[in-house]
Amino acid sequence: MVVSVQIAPPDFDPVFAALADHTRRDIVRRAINAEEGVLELASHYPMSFAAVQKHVAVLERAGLITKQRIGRRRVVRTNPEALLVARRLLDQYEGLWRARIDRMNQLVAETAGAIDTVETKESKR
Amino acid sequence: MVVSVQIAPPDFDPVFAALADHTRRDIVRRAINAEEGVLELASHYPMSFAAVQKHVAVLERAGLITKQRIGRRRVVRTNPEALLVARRLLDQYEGLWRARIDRMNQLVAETAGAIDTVETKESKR
DNA sequence: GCTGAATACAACCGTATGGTTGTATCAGTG
DNA sequence: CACTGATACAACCATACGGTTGTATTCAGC
Repeated sequence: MVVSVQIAPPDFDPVFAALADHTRRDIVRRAINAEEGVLELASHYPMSFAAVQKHVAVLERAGLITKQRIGRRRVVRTNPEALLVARRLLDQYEGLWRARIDRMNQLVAETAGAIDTVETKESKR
Repeated sequence: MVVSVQIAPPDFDPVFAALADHTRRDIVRRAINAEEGVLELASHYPMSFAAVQKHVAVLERAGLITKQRIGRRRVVRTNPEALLVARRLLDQYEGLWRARIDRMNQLVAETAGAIDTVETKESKR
């Protein structure tokens, strides 16, 4: 019996908020390729270790990265799924945009045959 | 004489920050299709007109929407270019991700033929 | 089982953010 | 010109955010 698998509706707020910081975006970028611990990551940025640690925490809460113990360090990896979540929203907007264009073209095509229908479309307030 | 058109390097911070709010994302979505003034927009949300106005200002500063005078109202339209800016960054990350996968596959392929090269690749600290 | 490297966490500070209310500007319309 | 619909802007408040320093925790390795 398939119970219509409820995918948790992603809350975009923390994802976009996490991406709205240069340092955090750079951490994401780094963590795509490298496998660095938090201390190693911190060495790249002109701020305290604790500050970087906080950034990592923000990214982790947003689901953009995960940490895994390896030896004594916790290696940071980016989670491509979370990136897709954000991208899908933008794609959706793009879809709406295209739909609008299509509708406008459609409208133009119709109007070309019956110009006086314009009055009914444009609500002048 | 083409002067190597310098596209201003987009600062992603305000774009993602603007998208990190449910109300603002909804404004963007609405403004893709509809052509509403700020007052009309505000009517959709459970907050004061001024609050919505601020949200619109944030979106405008981020370049995600534009306002155009039509009659007495200022009609809000989303700027698909800005959405693309954000999307391109995510695409770039996805590219890095794929590149990493490819490199790993490459590595596996090489290793299959010469197992003892593993030592040189894995830096054990 | 100690020691120390790597990480986590708490407290604090200045500034930014999201909301409010109130007042000012500005352009159509009677 | 006066009126009013639509917007802008300023002041204020509570809370969140990005940074700091300092202290606690937790394993890896000897």
